[in-house]
Amino acid sequence: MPKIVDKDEMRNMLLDAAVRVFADKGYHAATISNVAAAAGIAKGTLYLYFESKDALTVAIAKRQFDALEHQIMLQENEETLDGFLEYLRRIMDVTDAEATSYKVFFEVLGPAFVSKRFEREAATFFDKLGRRYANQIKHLQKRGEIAAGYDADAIGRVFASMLDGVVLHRGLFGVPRKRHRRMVSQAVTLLGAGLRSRPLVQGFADKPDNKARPAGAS
Amino acid sequence: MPKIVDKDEMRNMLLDAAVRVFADKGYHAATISNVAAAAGIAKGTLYLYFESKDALTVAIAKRQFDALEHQIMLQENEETLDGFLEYLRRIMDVTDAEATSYKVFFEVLGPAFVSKRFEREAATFFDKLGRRYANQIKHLQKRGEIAAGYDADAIGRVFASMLDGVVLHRGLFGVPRKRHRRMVSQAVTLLGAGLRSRPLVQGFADKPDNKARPAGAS
DNA sequence: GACAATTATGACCAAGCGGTCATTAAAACG
DNA sequence: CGTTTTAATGACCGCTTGGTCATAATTGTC
Repeated sequence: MPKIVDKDEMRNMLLDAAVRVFADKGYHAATISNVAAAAGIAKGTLYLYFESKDALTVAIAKRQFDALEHQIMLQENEETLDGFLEYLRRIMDVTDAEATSYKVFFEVLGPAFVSKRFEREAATFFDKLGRRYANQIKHLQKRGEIAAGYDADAIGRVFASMLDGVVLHRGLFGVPRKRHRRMVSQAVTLLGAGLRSRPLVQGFADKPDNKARPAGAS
Repeated sequence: MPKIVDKDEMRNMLLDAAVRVFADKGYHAATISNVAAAAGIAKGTLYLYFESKDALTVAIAKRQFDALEHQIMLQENEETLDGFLEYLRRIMDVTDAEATSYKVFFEVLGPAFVSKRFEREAATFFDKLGRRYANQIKHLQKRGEIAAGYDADAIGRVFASMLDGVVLHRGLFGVPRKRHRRMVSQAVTLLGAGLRSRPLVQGFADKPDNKARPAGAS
């Protein structure tokens, strides 16, 4: 008898609209009314799907994280260094649209970092990401494609941070795509050359029987 | 005859107060009145020194970036790759206190990125930083310490982004110093190995007159 | 102390916000 | 159809905020 609406679909549509508005006006300046208007509905309707602006924000962050996790984490290990490098290139070579979305994410997440819960979530994500890279690197070390001397766990985390830096800067500072591509190309070359070579020992003894403990969370 | 105030000093004092308040309550939640109260003056007085909240924010950013600029930019080029690597290590190996300060900076000013003026300020800083690295790299290329095939300008920017990523993550996610040090050590090794080696051509034509010496690598 | 120029004040305001709710519209069913 | 349940609406409210300004306080100089 009743009118029926696909709530999940609606919520997603609203999140899309919200991201658009946030990107356009900035999180601060964007109002609930703006979001509703962008979605083509009335303000009151929006409140049927999200109880507050904060809930809307959290939902955006959560969706973004989940998407990233899906996109990045659930991927097979590459079998060659070149394959891995190509993968890195894809990760770093974000489109303009993606860059915008990262910027919004940053802006939205900034204040959210005040909450320990958010900090944890983000930290966990990057921790997982770092471990995933570590895993990939170990795999290639076994295959002899990457110098065995590297501490894969540490390098994995380093990759996670570094790639994030590159992607974030592209989004935050609106680096033109063309210039960015050159940067990515050079970065990939640099990292590839570094991984291939036998690293010089640097004060830290790289024990061959590296037990690869992720060192756990606090 | 008149009452006289050192305006610069006053402005600095107000910026200090603002940073404290922003860090405490978050940028969004912090009001001009809060800042004034924290500084022990009336709201109206604050407006004698900063025309708006936005101006206050930009001033904070500018002061911070200027300080960083002084610290980082006005440094002589290193004459050897090892010297440069040691420099990179110092940059990345931030203390706990510095890490906290970075975190606050992120938390507080993330949302401030809506302000185009702020964005410009930040972008300009990292642009300068990228150029500084590019300069350093060119220098070492001339001396044959870094493979000539690299596009120094692009690599310089890449370094700026990557190092920022590493430092930011340390601050944001509270990476323990010990683990961070291992990461830095590995990162330096990786980057060093990458810079030293002759990069493999990647679709970009490298000029054949590659003067790079292996410089110690096998 | 009297003056003049500068600096400080905080009550005040308009604007705009997030959020509510009584009312209306829509649509699935018999 | 008419009925019934859900969905949609937007005027409205209370409250906070950034920002103003007429007034008061301060202080160097004579």
